Amino acid sequence: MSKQAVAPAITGVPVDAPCCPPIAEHRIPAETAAALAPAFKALGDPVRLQLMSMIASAPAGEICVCELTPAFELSGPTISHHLKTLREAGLVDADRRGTWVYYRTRPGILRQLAALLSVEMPATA
Amino acid sequence: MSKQAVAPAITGVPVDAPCCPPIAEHRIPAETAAALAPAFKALGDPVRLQLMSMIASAPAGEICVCELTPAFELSGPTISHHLKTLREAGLVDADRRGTWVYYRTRPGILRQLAALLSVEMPATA
DNA sequence: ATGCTGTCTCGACGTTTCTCAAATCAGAGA
DNA sequence: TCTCTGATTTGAGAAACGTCGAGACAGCAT
Repeated sequence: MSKQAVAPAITGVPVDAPCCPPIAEHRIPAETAAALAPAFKALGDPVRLQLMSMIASAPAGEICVCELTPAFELSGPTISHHLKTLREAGLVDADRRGTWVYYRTRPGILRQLAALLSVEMPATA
Repeated sequence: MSKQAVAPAITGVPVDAPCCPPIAEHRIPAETAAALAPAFKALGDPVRLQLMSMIASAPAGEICVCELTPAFELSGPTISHHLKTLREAGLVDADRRGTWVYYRTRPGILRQLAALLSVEMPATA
């Protein structure tokens, strides 16, 4: 694995661009919603949210699957499936080194999601 | 509607607190993941993401269902169902005035979600 | 009261998701 | 080569989701 070119450009915006249209500024177009929704969906499971957190907070910037799996009361294949979901959503990237596979986050898309949510009421509320 | 006391305290943190633990700082505990995941899941559908954006960007800070429904090629009941999902996730609040029902966002939980995602790599990457 | 319009609830249908066990693939080492 | 371990893929079953039509409810107007 670690081969797939997931989410090449998730919005019209290049995936590693600093920012993107905030949710409370303009109404986001249908294509943007369609592009970003899968990322939110991927975060919409408690296990994956924890996996994401463990990956993002790993001291070395990456973490071995062999360290992720025993942290949950779930089978290996199930964890692998959740990791695949995160990969396909463009949230993480993986590569194998010898026997082990290491995961790391893709900061670009996380920035986009955060930016989308980070706006409070314009001036009204 | 507009009666339910949705998501009384979504984390341990009070729902309108300014912030919450960021995803890349410490590994988030299982309860936090379980509490926040439904909100991400609610945003994980293109229709709901657009609805959210329309509500958040409404000039008056709120918007009528009668304005939301015709913006999609979906039946009224379907839009209503999505709005209920957003309500139950604690993302929006609704109240009826006369014949019409108005929706507005709950900025507190949006802030929590944004804060959770807003951290980049600590220093490593 | 009767009717009309806007919104929500209910029941149903097909699709997707989550989970596991079994099988498979990838690499290291004897 | 053969085997062992770590990780992924495949296949299957139960549960949840997105969508709709039909019906019910709330409030305004006649």
